[in-house]
Amino acid sequence: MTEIDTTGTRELAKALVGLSHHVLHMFNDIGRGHDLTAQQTELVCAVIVRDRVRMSDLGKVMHLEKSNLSGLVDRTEKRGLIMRRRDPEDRRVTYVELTEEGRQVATSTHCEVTRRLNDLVAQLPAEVQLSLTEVVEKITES
Amino acid sequence: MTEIDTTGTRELAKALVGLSHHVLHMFNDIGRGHDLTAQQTELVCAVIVRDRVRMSDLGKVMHLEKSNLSGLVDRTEKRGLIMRRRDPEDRRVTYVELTEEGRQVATSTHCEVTRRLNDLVAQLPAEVQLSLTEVVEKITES
DNA sequence: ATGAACAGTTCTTATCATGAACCATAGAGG
DNA sequence: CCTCTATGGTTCATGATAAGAACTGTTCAT
Repeated sequence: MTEIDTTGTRELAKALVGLSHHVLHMFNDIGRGHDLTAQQTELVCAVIVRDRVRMSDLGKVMHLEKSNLSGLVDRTEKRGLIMRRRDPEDRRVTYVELTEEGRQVATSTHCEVTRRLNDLVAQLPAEVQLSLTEVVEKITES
Repeated sequence: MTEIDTTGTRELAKALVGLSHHVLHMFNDIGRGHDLTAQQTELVCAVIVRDRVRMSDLGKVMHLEKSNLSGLVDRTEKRGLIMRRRDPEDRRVTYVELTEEGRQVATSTHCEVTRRLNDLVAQLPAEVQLSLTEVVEKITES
């Protein structure tokens, strides 16, 4: 690995870490308007784009331990935004669904999230925009 | 905004959020080997690529409130990895520096971080790789 | 039936997040 | 030389998050 390579790698690392903070911090900003924490905000967004989700899948999406997720769902349920529903087919699994209020909040926040991400990538050249999703998915799926 | 646009935006949002989790979770994985939390790991990495840093700059880089950063620096200092040093020119500011042990840990973890990020982007076509840093920086700097 | 695997919960401990109040220092202007 | 204001950090209190271990129920294959 040459000097130039190292430097480039270091800059890429800085950039990617900065971007990641930027993206996840959005949930903070956006949630604040609804008096939600970042995690609660991401939770309702994750649910609304999937309609209803298993706890275990939520854990994977949000990178949370199951014990941790239990607490988050507790707090968000107490806030009246979501509810748990047992799967009658397999009574071990529980689905998370939005309440009516939860749906409203989630619609608003998720809309804001996608709007901001859109604004972010809007600065990029058109052909890069088109391939960006694919590129990012490819990066992540490993 | 058309239907197709909306769908594309939604997928992009999922992808970017997934990538961000992936990137920041790295600090978790890598830190675990050294019995460090994700934040402590990112802290020492942030210091080693900048040699010494003001508290206030660290807060910006890591998206932390100053009170929060104070605690993190406390804990990491207690672990023996960093130390604070007052700026004699302006006695309000304090710089964070690595101890000898901190430098070793930071070198190892930072190397691992860049290696993993490199592996991530290695899957991408060459011309995308070349422009990626620039693209990501442009996305973030707004 | 029995036992292994799975999905969630609960508990404990340390860490992190946030805002408000606070302290010390620096840099004006009068 | 004094205020006044701004700045950089710390401290404190409270709630939220992280991680692991032990536990409850449920399913499924012997």
